[in-house]
Amino acid sequence: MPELPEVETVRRGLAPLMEGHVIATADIRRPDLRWPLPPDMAQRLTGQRVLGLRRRSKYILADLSGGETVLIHLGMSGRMLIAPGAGDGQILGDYVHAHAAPQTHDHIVLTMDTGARVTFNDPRRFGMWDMFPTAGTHPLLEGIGPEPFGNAFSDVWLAKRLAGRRTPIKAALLDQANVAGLGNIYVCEVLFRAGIHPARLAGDLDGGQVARLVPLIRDVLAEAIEAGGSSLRDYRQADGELGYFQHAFRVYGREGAPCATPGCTGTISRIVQSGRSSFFCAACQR
DNA sequence: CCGCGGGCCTGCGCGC
DNA sequence: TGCGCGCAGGCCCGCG
Repeated sequence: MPELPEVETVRRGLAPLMEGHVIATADIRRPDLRWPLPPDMAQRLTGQRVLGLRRRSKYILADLSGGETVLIHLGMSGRMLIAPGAGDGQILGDYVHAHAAPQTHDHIVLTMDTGARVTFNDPRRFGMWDMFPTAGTHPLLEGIGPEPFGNAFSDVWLAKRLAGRRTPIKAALLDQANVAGLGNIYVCEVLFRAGIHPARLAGDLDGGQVARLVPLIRDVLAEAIEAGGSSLRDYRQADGELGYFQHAFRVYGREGAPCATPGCTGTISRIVQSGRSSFFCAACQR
């Protein structure tokens, strides 16, 4: 799924259709995704005004007028398909679909009072939807580390989190407790820019390397958000166009390609760490 | 406590 | 053409 930039892109795409509008109907088309859905979710959604859409890590949070918040995770293959309603005019976001009968893997369909329709489609069903009191918290959100663009994410924080860790830096940056929102693609891209081999042990990085990671993480994520989120085959914009940032990947999915570093004659390698592919240049990542 | 591997699902592209 | 295999952007959980 989607990593932080893609989730943020979806949030921005949903906001004009949902914020300030009432959920007229909620069609829950199966009892579970990765986890069971609240059995009374349809009733709890129906008639609620969406006060705002937030993002925390890779979760979208929809605050409802009745005091509950909807927690949404897109998993690996989740998509939000959008059909605009009356008065929505030109929709800013992507993923605009015409109204149509539910398709295979359309699991949740929200119809707004404007007639706009938001359909959650997730073939692999690793996605999650749940509800919790807005004033409270949710177990899935506890333990998530600082947002990468927030002040709490700093070289001091990261150094403290990585100190003494005998796990590869690749795994440490994928750990949402250390920094929220990075996934396999963007960790590969960050480590490439940092010149750090993905198998290096997190606790072995020196202070300068850790400090440089912080702005590089922000750069990579900001560039991807700017590009509208990358979209791979599970994450296609509705008109079939692919996102831009994927064309800016320097290592991810580029095994065998020449390294993009000026003057470097290396080629991109792929290794498997904890069952996940890591792409890197062995010549300039140490 | 920490690190690793399995499991959850479906779909797609590849090699035979 | 058909089939089996490996692979896919995430995350929780149990094991050692």
